[in-house]
Amino acid sequence: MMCAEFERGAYMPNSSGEQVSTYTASDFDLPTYQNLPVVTDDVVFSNPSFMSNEIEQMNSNLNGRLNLTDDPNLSSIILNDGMVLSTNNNLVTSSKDEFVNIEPMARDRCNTWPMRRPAEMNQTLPMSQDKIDEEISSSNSSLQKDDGSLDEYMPQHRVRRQSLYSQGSPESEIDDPACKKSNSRRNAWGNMSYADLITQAILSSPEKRLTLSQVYEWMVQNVPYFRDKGDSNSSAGWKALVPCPSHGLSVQDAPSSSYQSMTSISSSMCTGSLSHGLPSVASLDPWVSTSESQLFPYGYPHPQPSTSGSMLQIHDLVPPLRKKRIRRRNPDSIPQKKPNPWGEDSYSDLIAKALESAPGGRMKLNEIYQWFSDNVPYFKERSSQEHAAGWKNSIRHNLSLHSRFMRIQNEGAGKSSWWVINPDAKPGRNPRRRSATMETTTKTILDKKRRGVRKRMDMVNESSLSSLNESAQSQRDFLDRDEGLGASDYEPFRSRTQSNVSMPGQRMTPPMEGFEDYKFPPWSGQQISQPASGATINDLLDRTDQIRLDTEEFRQMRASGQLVHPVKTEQKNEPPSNQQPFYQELCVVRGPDNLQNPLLCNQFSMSASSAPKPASMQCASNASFYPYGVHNSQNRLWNSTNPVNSMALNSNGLPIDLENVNTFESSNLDYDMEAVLRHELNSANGLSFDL
DNA sequence: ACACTTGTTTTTCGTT
DNA sequence: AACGAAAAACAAGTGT
Repeated sequence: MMCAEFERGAYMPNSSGEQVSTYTASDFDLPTYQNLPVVTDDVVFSNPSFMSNEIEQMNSNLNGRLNLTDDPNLSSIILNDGMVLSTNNNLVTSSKDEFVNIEPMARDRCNTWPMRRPAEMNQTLPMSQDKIDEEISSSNSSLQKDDGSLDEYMPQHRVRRQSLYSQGSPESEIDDPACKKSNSRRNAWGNMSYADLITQAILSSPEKRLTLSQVYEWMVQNVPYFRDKGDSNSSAGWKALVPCPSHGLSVQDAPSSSYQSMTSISSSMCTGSLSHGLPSVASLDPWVSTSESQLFPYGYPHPQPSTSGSMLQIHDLVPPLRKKRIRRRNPDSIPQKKPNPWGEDSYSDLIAKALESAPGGRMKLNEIYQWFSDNVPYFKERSSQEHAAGWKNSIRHNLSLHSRFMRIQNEGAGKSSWWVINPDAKPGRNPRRRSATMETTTKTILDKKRRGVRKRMDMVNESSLSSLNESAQSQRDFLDRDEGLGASDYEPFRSRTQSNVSMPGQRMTPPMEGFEDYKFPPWSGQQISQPASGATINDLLDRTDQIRLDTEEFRQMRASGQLVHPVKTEQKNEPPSNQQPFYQELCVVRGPDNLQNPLLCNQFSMSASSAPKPASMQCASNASFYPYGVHNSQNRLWNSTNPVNSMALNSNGLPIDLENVNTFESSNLDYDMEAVLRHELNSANGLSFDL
């Protein structure tokens, strides 16, 4: 019988047929392996390689008596209940039929939940009490017929199972009720439904009632599958499923647990301490009516003998009022929430703190990693290569995602970039560089911008541009046509190739020659009037969130047929050559006499450098003005010796980044506006014509 | 060639 | 809707 403390086990005979050894459960270092079979059973779904690690660790706890590495023929461990722990194929199975064909399931891309709910779940949930009983009965019978035969559970069954999920003819098997019933489990933790588990949780409490948080904790403590999913994120999925009637947990679905019980739980605010008042495993009431092996065939805690418990009856539970959940917050109380396992700070908050603490306010990626490990215990405990991959990935993700952070190219060969806090970032939240999902957000953004642009266009045309009505109408026509275009026509998100940091085949931004020792001022808390750091032109250029069309300029431009200053300019005078540029000064290199999109700048410099340069256009960039990399000889960008290249202007004075690159000759307002629109749709933030 | 690091982007799910 | 976490795909560069 499988239970928390499996009494005895035996090593599987090796290939020579000799019995290697025997052991007792006391050899295991409890409680880590108290529920080993179940734990590893879970692992089968999520990470097959973990099985070997578990066993290796277990072996370590056995003082090396289980020498897996030196005995490749040692294929399995048999527990006395028939559970088989296979070490050579990472398969964990048991004598029970339902274990036979468990197979690691392929996960869809970005599927963060470890296993897709089996298709049959939709049919089995809601599950009636009859079905629960049937399941329990079936489970029990399968247990009883355990004969300990190993061959039955070894790889040949896996092959058979594979056909179920692979290219074979799954329909025949899937449609076979017998096949389903005998060969699969409903859930990763077993055949018990959420309703069943909740029922047992409630029954386990002395008062036959639990708060939702107590149910959560019970699940974590008593169902090994959830044991490592108790943190806020890992538990999000199953916690959402637990109390929700819409997931098939309803009165008629699971009378023993009952919708009432669950809504009762749901109505209880999760404000209490998780551990407060929760019955411990040791104090759990027994499962009346069924044995623990029936309810927890995979190693659930062994309940103590019943003394006073009785099966919870549906009528024992008082149906709660279904009212809207109200979050009450005591303004005087200090928030105790800990949204993440490491504390209240988000990744971006921690990154910001790291950067703020760094000398010069800059850090390389690996330094940020190190800061996390050094300063946050949670990450320190997970600083091994194996365990750090996830949060390091998240750090990189956050650095790239948030406009709060800014990357400055480190020009040393092979050196990673400097990361600094974007001085443009406002206190508090800042917009993401990109939206969450293309599908869900793109259309909304496009629609908003189009509406706004159209409105502004109408205003322009009605107020002062009567001579350009025809062109404006063209713009409206363009916009109307645009309605039918897909997102790809505008690419409001930075494509990889348009990124300012990762251009294919060229990760180099302008070098910082001569400025390696420049002292980066701390960014935190500074206003944008602070002196610029070593931000490179490309970094600065990409801040397209300041675009604003000056009304008078814009009108003049339009009146003259040239959209000379479509970008916000603050008409700064060129600073003294020996003065550190101010950040805003660097920002305005995107103005009419500079580029906004470094990629396009690059394009221009390489493919359109022959474009005539208006004599009136003065290059604001020179080595003294942009000491942090404006003189990129490699890319020939911002080369002070070649002002033509530094002029991101088409023949009509239109900034190239606002122009479709192949329309240099055009001075048509239609093109101008189209370019503006396109640019805006490519920019991260909203369009502001300020008309 | 391969492993690893760095960086970008997308997706999913849960929370606010 | 925006945000955050987690996971993942992918690309490019570097080191061995």
